[in-house]
Amino acid sequence: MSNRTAPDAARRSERSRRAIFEAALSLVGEVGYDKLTIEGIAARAGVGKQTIYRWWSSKAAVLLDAFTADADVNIAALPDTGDLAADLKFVLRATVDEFRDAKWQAPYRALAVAGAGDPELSANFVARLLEPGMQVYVDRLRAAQEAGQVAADADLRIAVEMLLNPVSHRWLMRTGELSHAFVDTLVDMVLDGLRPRT
Amino acid sequence: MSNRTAPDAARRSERSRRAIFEAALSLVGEVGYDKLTIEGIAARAGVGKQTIYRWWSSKAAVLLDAFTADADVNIAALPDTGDLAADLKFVLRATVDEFRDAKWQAPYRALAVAGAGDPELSANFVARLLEPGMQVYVDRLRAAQEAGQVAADADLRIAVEMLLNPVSHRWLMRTGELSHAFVDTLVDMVLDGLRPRT
Amino acid sequence: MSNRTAPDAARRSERSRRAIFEAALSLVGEVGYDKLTIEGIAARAGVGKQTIYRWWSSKAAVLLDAFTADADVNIAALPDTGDLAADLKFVLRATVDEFRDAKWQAPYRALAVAGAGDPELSANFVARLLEPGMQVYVDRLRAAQEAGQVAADADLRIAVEMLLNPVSHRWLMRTGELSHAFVDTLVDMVLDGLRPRT
Amino acid sequence: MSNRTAPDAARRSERSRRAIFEAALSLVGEVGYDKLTIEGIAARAGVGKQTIYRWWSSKAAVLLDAFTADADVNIAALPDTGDLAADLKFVLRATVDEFRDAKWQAPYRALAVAGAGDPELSANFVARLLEPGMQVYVDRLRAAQEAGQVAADADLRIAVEMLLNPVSHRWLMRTGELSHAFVDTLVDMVLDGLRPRT
DNA sequence: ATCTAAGCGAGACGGTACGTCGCGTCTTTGC
DNA sequence: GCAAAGACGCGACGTACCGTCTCGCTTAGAT
Repeated sequence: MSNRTAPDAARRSERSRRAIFEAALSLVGEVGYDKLTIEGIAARAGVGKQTIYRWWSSKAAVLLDAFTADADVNIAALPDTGDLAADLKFVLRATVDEFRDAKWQAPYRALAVAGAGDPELSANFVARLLEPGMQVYVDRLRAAQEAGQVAADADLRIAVEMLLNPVSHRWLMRTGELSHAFVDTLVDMVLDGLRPRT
Repeated sequence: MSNRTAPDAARRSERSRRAIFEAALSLVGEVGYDKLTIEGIAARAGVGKQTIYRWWSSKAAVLLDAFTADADVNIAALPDTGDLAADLKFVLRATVDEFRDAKWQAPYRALAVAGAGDPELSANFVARLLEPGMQVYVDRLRAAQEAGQVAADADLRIAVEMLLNPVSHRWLMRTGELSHAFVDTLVDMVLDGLRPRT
Repeated sequence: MSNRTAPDAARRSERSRRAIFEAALSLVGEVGYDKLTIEGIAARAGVGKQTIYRWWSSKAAVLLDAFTADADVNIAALPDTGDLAADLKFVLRATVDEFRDAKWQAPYRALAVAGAGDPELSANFVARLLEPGMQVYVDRLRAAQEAGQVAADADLRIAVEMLLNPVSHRWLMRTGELSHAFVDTLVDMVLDGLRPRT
Repeated sequence: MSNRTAPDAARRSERSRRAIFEAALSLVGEVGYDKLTIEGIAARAGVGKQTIYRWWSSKAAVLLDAFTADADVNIAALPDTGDLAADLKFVLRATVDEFRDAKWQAPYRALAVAGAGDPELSANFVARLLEPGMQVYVDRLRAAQEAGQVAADADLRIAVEMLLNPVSHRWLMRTGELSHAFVDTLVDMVLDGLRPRT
């Protein structure tokens, strides 16, 4: 498709790749996404600009790789103590805390913003971060469903969206307070709707 | 506070203001938000750049005014036929159709993206567009609550977020299909959770 | 001809124009023509690159203007003491001294080199510097011709080239020593050929 | 002196050397000296960049070798029919024709330009091309001098410069028309000055 | 006949400069 | 006296080449 011959990944400098990730993450935290520049990343990483352009198509793509290089590991299954509400509240409270941590927030928000504006990027963002993050909730709900704690005919995907999207939306658009009390209430209301019909 | 004397709004050129709105809206549809520039707006509007800088602080602010100049009118109360589920589905289906209309989508998405990245802008965006949009849902739910169709102790604000955020999130981040069927199911699930306890 | 609208010369910054000339001349003396860059000139002049690109098409064009802004004045008529040989030797010795002055040499050589490689530039270089420089010699020879000191049918243009080109060629291509003795001999030999036929 | 071990000329690839010469000459004719690049030569020659850097220090050095590899052979003694003026005119007319041949002109002009700007290169350029070219003229004049056709005390080196430099200068700097008539007149004027004193 | 060290094609790398675009400020000119 | 026009200092863009540096690979000459 491209008229430019693809670079040879075998000869790629791992040292440079890592330096670029570190530079991108630290810079986005310091100056924000809008003022993040390829030149700035290259300068801090001690790397030529071309080395960035050779491997990524935009600063957003760099950031996504930088973020997932650290985060691939972070998506773990939800706890299952048998108490669904408690488990969900526990994890969502942790998520809220994360959303309030400046260091984590900057690159994640940057990716969300960039993804919202760029379909190609958002496809990657969704597939590599959002989908896996939702899937662990679906899995936990399915376990509860199989245990008879959740209505057998409930659409679990939509249930997860009812649970997570109010949280991420409040954070992203700043439409409301992000507190533990909020997620507690939210969990209760969503589970109310999922209760098995008697 | 500013060392620059405020411009005299009384002498403002209404003609230029309108031309700037039209230019901004048409350009954002043609080239997208990232490639929208103040210079481009000024050129298309046949206006000096300074005339834009005099009255707005950023391209996002222009767009927000341009958008709300048309849209102030659009936020109307929800229908109330007595059938809450039907009313919600009716309005949400219309919203989905709007989200899929390219002309409407471009500036709205641009504002959402810009707002996500810029706290000052998002305060305006939320206050002028998102909050009023949510309020009409809260009002409709309150009517239903007073009619005994909704649990008396339900947090209606959160209920509305459970209803709207999955829709806007799917649209903004492209995490899933936006269909009438989706909103129908969503309405049913949310109302399940709101049913008065027997 | 151009698809870019011409800049408005009336609004041009005289301050920037002068600063660019000074920066270009000092830099070419310090680093040489090959390492002279538009960026370097802009930086030293305290000027945006675009301000250079707006008014000149190449670093050579800048240098030509910079050089002639100073030099327009420098082309004066040759002395006429009545002794043609002495007058020519006097002026050519001064020229040799100039050729050996590093400060003068750098930009002039740069222009000669650039002109040799670029027809458009050389047309300007020849018209604004070389031609006027030759013309004063032609004028002095014509005065001598009218005084009967030079053959009436001699082609004075070619005579001047016989006089000047060996000097400039030795300088430009470094094909030989540039000394007062050399120009003295050269003047004598050329005048030998121009002596009126008895 | 160099900290880099000299390459082993015995193992040098003759095939690559030739390919580089052909690539350099054809490219300089197509794009000109300024846009001639080492990368371009390497690409067209099907050769690694390092193979060029190993054997030459600059694109000008490549070009000089490429040019002299073809031209070493070209410098032959001038004809001697006994008629000095006719012999000089014959050879100079041929030179003028050569100067007007685009294929020959491009690399030669490139070398002249590069040499004018770079003392090290010009030393080679002069020694390998210009000096031998002048020497054949000096030799022909000396023969005429010994035959009594030229003044016994004339400085033949300078005489040759009076003859050749106006031609090469008109060509290099484009200061005038290069015609057969011009060189004819030039030869006559120079020989006028060399006539033996009675 | 084998080994080994060089030249070689290839191209990634850290850099510098290119020429362009848009920013936000400032100045000039005309209505 | 505001507005159009646009020049200005500035900073970043994405590209082209620079000259250096590995990578296998082939290809002698020395063993």
